[in-house]
Amino acid sequence: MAKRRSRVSEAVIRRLPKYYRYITEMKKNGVQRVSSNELGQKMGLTASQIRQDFNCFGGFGQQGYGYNVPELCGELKKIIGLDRQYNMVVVGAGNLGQALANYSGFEKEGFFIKALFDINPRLVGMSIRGIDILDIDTMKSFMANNRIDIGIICTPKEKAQEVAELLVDCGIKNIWNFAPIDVVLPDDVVVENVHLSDSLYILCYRMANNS
Amino acid sequence: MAKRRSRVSEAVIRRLPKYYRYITEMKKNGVQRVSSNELGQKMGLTASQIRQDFNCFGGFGQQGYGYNVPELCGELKKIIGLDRQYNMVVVGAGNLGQALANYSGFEKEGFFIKALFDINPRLVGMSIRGIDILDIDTMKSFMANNRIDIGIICTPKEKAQEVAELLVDCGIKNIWNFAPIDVVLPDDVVVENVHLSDSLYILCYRMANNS
DNA sequence: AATACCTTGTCACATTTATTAAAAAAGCAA
DNA sequence: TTGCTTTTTTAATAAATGTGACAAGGTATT
Repeated sequence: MAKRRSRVSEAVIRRLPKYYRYITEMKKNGVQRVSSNELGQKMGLTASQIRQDFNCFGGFGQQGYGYNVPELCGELKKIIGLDRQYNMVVVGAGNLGQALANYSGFEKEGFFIKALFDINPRLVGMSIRGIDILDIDTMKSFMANNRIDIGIICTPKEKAQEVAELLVDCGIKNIWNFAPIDVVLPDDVVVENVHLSDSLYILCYRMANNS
Repeated sequence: MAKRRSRVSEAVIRRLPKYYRYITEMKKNGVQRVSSNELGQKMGLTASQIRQDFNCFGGFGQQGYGYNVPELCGELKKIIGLDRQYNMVVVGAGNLGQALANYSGFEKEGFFIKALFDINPRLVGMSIRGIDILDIDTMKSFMANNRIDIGIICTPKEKAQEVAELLVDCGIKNIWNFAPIDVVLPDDVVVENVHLSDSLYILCYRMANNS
């Protein structure tokens, strides 16, 4: 049970959410136990990869039995960091920013959007599902009075770098970036990108080279 | 110049959109030439990796000179498949589906949303930026009369598999899936996933393990 | 035209990631 | 309890991916 995540590879980290999705689903369906073999079949991975992955975090399986689904689910939750609440702000209250604010699904997972910020006076003052759209100039004072964990960038790409720096300036260390550029920030800031167009391009490539 | 993409690795494919982003930007700024070294510095990759990647597609650089930016841009465009137009439909006209329809940026790249489909009678009949929201029951006849290349799934996860099968049934071979599950489809169907929650979970993991 | 300087393409090597195989521990049934 | 099966662990091997080095062939300058 001792966690020895001395060095967890990138590849494993990218698979963690997928494990969590499948195990959560199984738990919801009342499944009590699962073997690496069975899980591998469902997920399209080899059993050995699954065992090796879980072992990075200290092996919570039992020989001759497999993995206890509720227990595994809890472990994954802790490993990923879903055993707490996160407060977030969205910068850029355009289509995407509004869609994120309108989506209530994240709240069930412990993610709360506390405010949206925009520069457009037509948007400032409005609210979405009770979440206020504030003037971006008020960000610093807002941040001083609210413990915010994550800044979400939903601006056009021209503004993204500037906004990212502003967020960091306000003390934000974790950024979820939807703008189609790679923002450059200090090393201690964690940036996770969602590059929609990149994803669409990859689809195109495969479309053309799908032999 | 001869293309010998006998075997292009996954890793290279995932980097293609990023190359395209950076080279397009440089072209827009009037840059004429770039060396692998210079590009590597900008992109945070080694020069050697860039040369090797481009070589997968037949090496369009010139010794002593580097890469011609406009030419490279054109080549990347062709490689990814952005030298043509794509017609798309969105299934699920909720927050995300509407946001995609409202976003005009994709059109500049040759991606056109031709219709949205939903099951909700309150939404059916409405239109977004001139794009109609149609009843999902009319999909089959719509598809028969319109050449659609890509189906975009923006439904809740419960409906995603069903909708994916419907799309395939209508002849769609390429799916951009925003629902947080892995849809299971025939091998000849290309599926590209955008799992927002996965991305957020990865951010959380790094947040907790950012030493 | 000759020389010095760059920069690609390519290959060998290093690192990372995944798979196979063997060993140990626990369950299960008689 | 005993023996057999299941299944994880751990180690060893293989495959994929990334890096470093260098020769060949251009460019730029004088």
